[in-house]
Amino acid sequence: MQDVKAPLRHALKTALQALGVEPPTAVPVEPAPKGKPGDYGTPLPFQLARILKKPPPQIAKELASALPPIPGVREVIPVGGFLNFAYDPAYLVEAASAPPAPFPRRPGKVVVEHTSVNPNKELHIGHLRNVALGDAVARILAYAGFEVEVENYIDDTGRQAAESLFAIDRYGEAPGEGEKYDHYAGRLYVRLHQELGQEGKKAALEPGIRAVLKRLEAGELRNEIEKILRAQLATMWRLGAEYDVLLWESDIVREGLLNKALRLLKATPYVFEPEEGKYRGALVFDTSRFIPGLEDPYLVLVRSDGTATYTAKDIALQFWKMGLLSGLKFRPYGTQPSGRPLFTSHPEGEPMPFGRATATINVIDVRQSYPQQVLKAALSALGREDLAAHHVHLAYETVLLEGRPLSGRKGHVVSVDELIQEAVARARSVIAEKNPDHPDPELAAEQVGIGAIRFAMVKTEPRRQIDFRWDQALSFEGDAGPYLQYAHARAASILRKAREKGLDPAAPLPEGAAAKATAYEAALAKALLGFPEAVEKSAAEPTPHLLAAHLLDLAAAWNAYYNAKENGQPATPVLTAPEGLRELRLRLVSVVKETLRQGLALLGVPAPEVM
RNA sequence: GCGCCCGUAGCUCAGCAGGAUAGAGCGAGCGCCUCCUAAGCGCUAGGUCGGAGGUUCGAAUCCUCCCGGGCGCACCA
Repeated sequence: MQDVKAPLRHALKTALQALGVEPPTAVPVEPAPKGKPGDYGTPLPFQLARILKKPPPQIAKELASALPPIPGVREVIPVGGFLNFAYDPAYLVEAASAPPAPFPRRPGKVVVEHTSVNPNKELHIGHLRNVALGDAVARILAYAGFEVEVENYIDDTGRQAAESLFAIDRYGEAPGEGEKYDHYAGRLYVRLHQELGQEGKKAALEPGIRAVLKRLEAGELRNEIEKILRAQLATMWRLGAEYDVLLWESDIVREGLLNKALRLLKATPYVFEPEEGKYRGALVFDTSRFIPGLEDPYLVLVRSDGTATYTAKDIALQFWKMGLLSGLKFRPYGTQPSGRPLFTSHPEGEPMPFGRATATINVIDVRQSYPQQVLKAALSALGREDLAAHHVHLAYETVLLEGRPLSGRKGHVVSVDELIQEAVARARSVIAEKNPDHPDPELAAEQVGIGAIRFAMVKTEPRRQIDFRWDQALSFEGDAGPYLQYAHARAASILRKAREKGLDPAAPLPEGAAAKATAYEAALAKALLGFPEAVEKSAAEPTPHLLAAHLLDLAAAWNAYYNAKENGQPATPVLTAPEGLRELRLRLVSVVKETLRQGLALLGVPAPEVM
C-alpha cells in the first residue's frame, strides 16, 4: 500500500514555490466528496486568497497550471475554490495492491496499563470497556511502530481483596458445581456486605477484615489471591486480551518503592507535614502550582496514622514505570493463549527490564481524572515536566446498563462471562440458521460472539458514556463487529474458491492487468488507501474508535463493490471476470481481506475465514 | 458553588488541528438471491448540528455567555 497523498502534497508545494508563496507545513488533501469531480481535492486556494489577494477560483486555476506532473493524476480540475485531482484507476489500484505493512519503529517505550481490576470478584461490563479499550490501544500502538509494554496492576493489598478472602474464610463454603472461582469469591463478597449492613455487625467483623489486610500486606495470602486472579485472567484471555507483566501492589510496597518515592517528593518544596490545621500530622502534597483552580490543593499522601493513601502508591508506581525508581523483581507467570509469555513481579524473582518507559498510558475511567492529574503533578514536582508531558490518562466514561448506572448492590450488573456466554450462544444459533454446513460452527460462534462484544466496546469515542443494551450489543447487523467479520469471510470465501480453481491471488499482476481497472476498482482502492492514516490517527489520539469507523467504511465499500449491478447483472464478478481483470480483482479482494484482518486484529476482534 | 466532559435524524452514534449540498447504523417505506455467503446491497422519508452572540472568505468544528445532562471536588480512589 503506497501513499498517494504524499506525492500530491509535494507537487502542490512545488507549485506554491513557483508562484512565490511559502507553502504551509501541512497541505490539506482529502478525498473528494461524493458527487464532486475527481478523487482527491484540496481547499488550498481558499487559504491563499488572503496572501495573494485574489479570489480562490482564480488561484485554483493558476495553481493548476503551475503544477508539475503528478504520478497517477489524469486531470487537475478546479472546482470553485477547490482544486481536485482525478486519478487513473490503474494507478490507485496499483497503489492499493499491496497489503498494509507495519510502520517503521519509533524510539522510546510506551507502557500501557489497563484492566487492573481488584482481585476479589468476577469482571463486569464496566471492566470490559477498560480491557477492550486498553488492549486495542496497545495493539494499535505496537503496529504503529512503538515498543509497547502492557502492565496489569494487581491491587492485592486493597480492602476489597481482603473482604473477599475474609468472606471465603468466614462462610467456609466450597465453590458451587462448575462455579468459576472469581464468581464464587464475588458471591461471598456480596454476602459479606449484606451481613455488614446488619445492625452492629460492622464493628464485630472489622477486626477480622483488618487481620486479613495485614496478612495481605505481608504477602502471606498470595496464593489465595492467585486463585481469584487466575479465574479473572481466563476471562481476559477468552476476550483476547493479553499482558506483558503483572505488578502486585504487595511487591511494590515490599520493595520499598513507596518510601523511595516519598523520599524524592519530600525533597521538593511541595510535600511536607503541616504543623497545624486539618492536615496536621499527615504528609501532604501541595498541588496548587500544578493543578490550578482547586479549592483545596492539598492532597494527603500519608495519613496521620502513618498509612499511605492509594494515590501515594500510584505515584510510586508511576515513578517506577518511568524509570525514576528501581527495585522490582520478576519471574515467568506462564504462557498466554497466543503464545505470548506473561511475567509477574515476585519477591523471589530477578531483575528484568520492565518499566523505564518514555511514555505511559493509563486506561482508567473518567472518575479518576483527579488522581491521574496528581500523577503528572508529582512528576512535575520532581522537575520532570518532560515525563509529565508524556503521561496520558486515557479516560473513558462509565458504562450504563439499560440506561441505569451499574450497581452491584442492587444486582444491576452483568458479568463478562455471562455476556460472552450469551453472545456466543446467539452467534451459534445464527450460524446454525444461516450456514448449517459450517465446517467449524463452534470456532465461528466463539469468534463472532467475542467480536460483537469487543467491537461494541471500542466503536464509540471513549469519553462518551456507553449505554449497554442487550439487543444492540448482541446485534449482528449494521455497525457491528459481525458486519466486519462477514465482509472478511466473504473475501476469504472468494479467495478460497479462486485457489480451488488453481488461481493464485498472491501472484504478481499480469502485464496490462492494472490498466483494466474501472471506477468500481478505483473506489474500492481509495477505501483501502485510507487504512494507514486511520491507524496513525488512532495511535496519535490514542483511541480505537477512529480505526473502527474506518473499518466500517472499508467494509461498506467492499460490500458495495461486491453487490454492484449494472442492468440487473453483477458488475464486478471476480472469478468469472475476463482474464486480466480477474487477476486484478482477485488481488484487490486479497488486499481487502488482509486489511480487514489486520484492522480487526488491532481491535482485538477475530476474523473468521468462514461464517 | 468550583472544575472537567457530553448535547448532531424518532433511537444509538461518526464527523470537530475551520473548508465542498452534515454522514452511518437501528427503526419506517419500497426494491435486489436461476449471480463468488442476503450477517449483504440499492432507493425513499427523516436534521434550526441544545440556544444566543462573536472571530472568519467560510463554523457542527474556534471563542464568550446561557440552557440541559453526566462526573469529580474526604487523612476514599
